Amino acid sequence: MRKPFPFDEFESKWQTYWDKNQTYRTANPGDEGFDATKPKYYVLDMFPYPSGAGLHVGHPEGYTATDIIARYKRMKGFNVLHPMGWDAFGLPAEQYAIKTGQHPRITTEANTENFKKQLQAIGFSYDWEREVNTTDPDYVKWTQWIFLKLYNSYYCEEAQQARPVSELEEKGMTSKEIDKLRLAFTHEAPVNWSPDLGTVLANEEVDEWKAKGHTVERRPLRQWMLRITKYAQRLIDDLDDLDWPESIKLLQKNWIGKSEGATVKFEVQGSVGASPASDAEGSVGEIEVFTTRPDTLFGATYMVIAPEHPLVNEITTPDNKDAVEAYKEGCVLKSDLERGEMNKDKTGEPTGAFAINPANGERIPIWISDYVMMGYGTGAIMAVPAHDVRDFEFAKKFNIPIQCVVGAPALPYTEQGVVVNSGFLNGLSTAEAKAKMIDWLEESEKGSRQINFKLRDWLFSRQRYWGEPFPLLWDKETGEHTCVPESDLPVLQPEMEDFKPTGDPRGPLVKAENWINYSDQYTRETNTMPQWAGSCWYYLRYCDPRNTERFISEQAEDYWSGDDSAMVDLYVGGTEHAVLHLLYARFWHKVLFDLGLLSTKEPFKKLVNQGLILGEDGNKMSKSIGNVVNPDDIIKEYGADSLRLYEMFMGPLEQVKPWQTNGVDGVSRFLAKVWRLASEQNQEGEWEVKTNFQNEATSDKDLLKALHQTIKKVGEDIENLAFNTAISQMMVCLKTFQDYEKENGLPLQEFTIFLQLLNPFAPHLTEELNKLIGNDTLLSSQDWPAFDESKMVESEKTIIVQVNGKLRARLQVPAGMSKEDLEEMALATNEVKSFTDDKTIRKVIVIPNKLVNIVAN
RNA sequence: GCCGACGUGGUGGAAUUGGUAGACACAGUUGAUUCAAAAUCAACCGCCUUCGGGUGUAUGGGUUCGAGUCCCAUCGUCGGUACCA
Repeated sequence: MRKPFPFDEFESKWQTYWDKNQTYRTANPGDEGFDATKPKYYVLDMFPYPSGAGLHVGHPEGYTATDIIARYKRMKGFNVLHPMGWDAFGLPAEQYAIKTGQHPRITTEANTENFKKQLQAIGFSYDWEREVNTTDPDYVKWTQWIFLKLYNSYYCEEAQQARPVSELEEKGMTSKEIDKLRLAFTHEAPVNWSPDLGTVLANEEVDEWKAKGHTVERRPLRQWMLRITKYAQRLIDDLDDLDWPESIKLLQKNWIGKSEGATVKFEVQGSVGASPASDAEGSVGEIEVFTTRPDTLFGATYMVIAPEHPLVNEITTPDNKDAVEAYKEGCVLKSDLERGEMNKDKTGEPTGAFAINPANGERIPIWISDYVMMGYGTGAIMAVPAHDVRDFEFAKKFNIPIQCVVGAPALPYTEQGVVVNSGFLNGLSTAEAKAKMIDWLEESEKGSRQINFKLRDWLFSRQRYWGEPFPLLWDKETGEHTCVPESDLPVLQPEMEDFKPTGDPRGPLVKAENWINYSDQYTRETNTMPQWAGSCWYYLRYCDPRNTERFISEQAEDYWSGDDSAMVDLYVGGTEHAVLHLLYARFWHKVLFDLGLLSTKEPFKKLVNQGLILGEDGNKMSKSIGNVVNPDDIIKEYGADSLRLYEMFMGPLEQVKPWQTNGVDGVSRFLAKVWRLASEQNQEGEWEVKTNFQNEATSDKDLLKALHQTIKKVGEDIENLAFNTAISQMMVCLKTFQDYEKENGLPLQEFTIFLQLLNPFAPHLTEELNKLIGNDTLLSSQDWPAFDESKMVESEKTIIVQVNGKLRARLQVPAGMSKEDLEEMALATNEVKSFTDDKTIRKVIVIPNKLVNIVAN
């Protein structure tokens, strides 16, 4: 098939040229060619996991956007950091290894190479010298080094920041005490264990793997955790300064889930152990609950504790014991998902024990039910059925009294209101009553103000082969853990041939006996880190990727941080990372900031989420539906520039939109027209440079107006990431060039400017044309053109004439005509006369240079 | 359920602070060129119409000289979340 323009000849040529000449090399402070007077700009893509499937057309969407920004910012005089790398640890390579025996490193290398080749074929201006790969030993070394920073730090409550645990040693704390405070700590708790994956999963990952058909069950295991909860408040507060979509900020806030309220202590009445509750007198202990509605305490008519609550056995009376035990067992079998689905029908059992409502002294029953979770708050609640939907359902089902304490039209009523039936709170508003009740609780030592977060500590260990091993050791004698010396880093996985899960919750590394046995005294930790570890700090490594002494040099850190409170100026990627990756990376960044290793408190200043690209059928692209579009095919047929242009022309970057391959025809035609302005085919079908060039600057007002409007619009649109409208403006401008060229030949100076504007979008074609028309400097090394407002001034304006808001006529008038003249002219038109002659003119609104609206009736 | 985003031609989408709705494209129709086709070029292209105009941005109200844009209600689509007390 004949190409509309010979992209197949020049695209790979330019890619080779850029590569050989390191055209897009970014200089660090101290490097040759570093210019300290240039401001820095750091524009980052979310690096991909190099899967075996290769790229689909969704990948280049964000990448093209950032590439345009990077190229534009270079032209605007910035020293631009625009890197790419590979998030290459991950389960698919390991599972492939289990199936085929091929080492994950081999699979990963092949996939990475393929991804890189595909990306390079699109002509992105990455500085490939800065490429990082999370599986490289040099990279693993620093991931582990940062982990050790977490391990060797604790959260100082007074300073509200991380500090080295050495401070605690100096204070004389024992190692056991210190271990309880470390930011990386072990914890034995029910976790999500997947027998067929042979690993533990984070809560957030469970659904994803279940959807892929794997089983996940609850099982108590000792795991490594990271103390992200200490940062909950800062992770919320520091969102304020970030230039992120409000919806993403909200997503993170909801995930962290801050609730303000109070804890309340309820005295438990009855017996501990054997004797029935009715026999006992007085208090036998207390149960603490968390509530966001202390104002409704007078309405608490029963209590519920989670089935896993440690006090369940103690307080249950003999009469109820069998039923409670049976209920508890049922809960263990139910997965979280099933528990969630049951929420239409509440279940539970009375324990037979009673508690005393501290507000009114009433004796209320204590129930167990799985609608109360052990993992949140205290694992126990005061139930106020009148003002909580769940408590209401439960009380209805089990015929528990419902006491209304907020003036309400109907129950359950969960809104704010005026307090009733509540003793000293009566007549107060909800907010006032909350405050007064908390004061009362604190004075009478029956509770206190309390803030709770939904966020849990981060389950950080995995039982996998293909991940960073923890650089930790266990003392065979004492059973205590310690870290390997820094000189041991990186701690790499042992070479293994059998990757199958063993069923041993310590993971596949237990099979490498020599490796585990570190010394006579120590044995190695066999857990590995989750895939998030590498992606938590890769943006830091790009700043100084080959440093063997430090994870990032102070000088590079200082330079690429700039003067801002966040390091990366623009971060573009998919919404699927709105919560996890972005929260984890922020957490690590803050720890490193606290320890004085970074000068910014946040990693990503501006965040943009590109919208998903759907298949042509409007469904999400997937192999099973068979609607995946491969960019290689598009490049082959239309060229890389057309692919880039179409990716951006489809619509707003942040919007979800379907791919339409024949839409590529439109942008391809546009590029072909640009090409044919300077080039034509001879009899043999070969392309030849035209000869009708106009060397001197043109004075054609229409052409100059179109050009300068385009300079302005394209620049503004790139700044706003509105690439689709920038392209349409260039399409409009091209038409002016075409008309002018027919009459006068191609105006080289103005055409060069046009190529300059198009260059960030279509770098191959524009560089080739620039060379063809005789320019010998690269467009990519030129300054972004400036526009001249005076060239854009319109001498004539089209004035809209409306009668009662409806368009009736247009007037061509000189710009700047006075209101009075416009009104007079408008009233004089035949159209206005015919629509007003049977009416009275009430009012005339005149907006100079725009419109006249005549109000008549 | 709750939270959030969004509803504009056959399709993707344009439309500064409220001021010509449908830019720019795709698809379609007609014509030119061609032996023919592709490619290219030109014209048309929301709906209705008695060709004056009427109507139209999910639906129904409202504010305004004027609403796709602002306000209220309803419906729908998508995303997040799921007993978080």
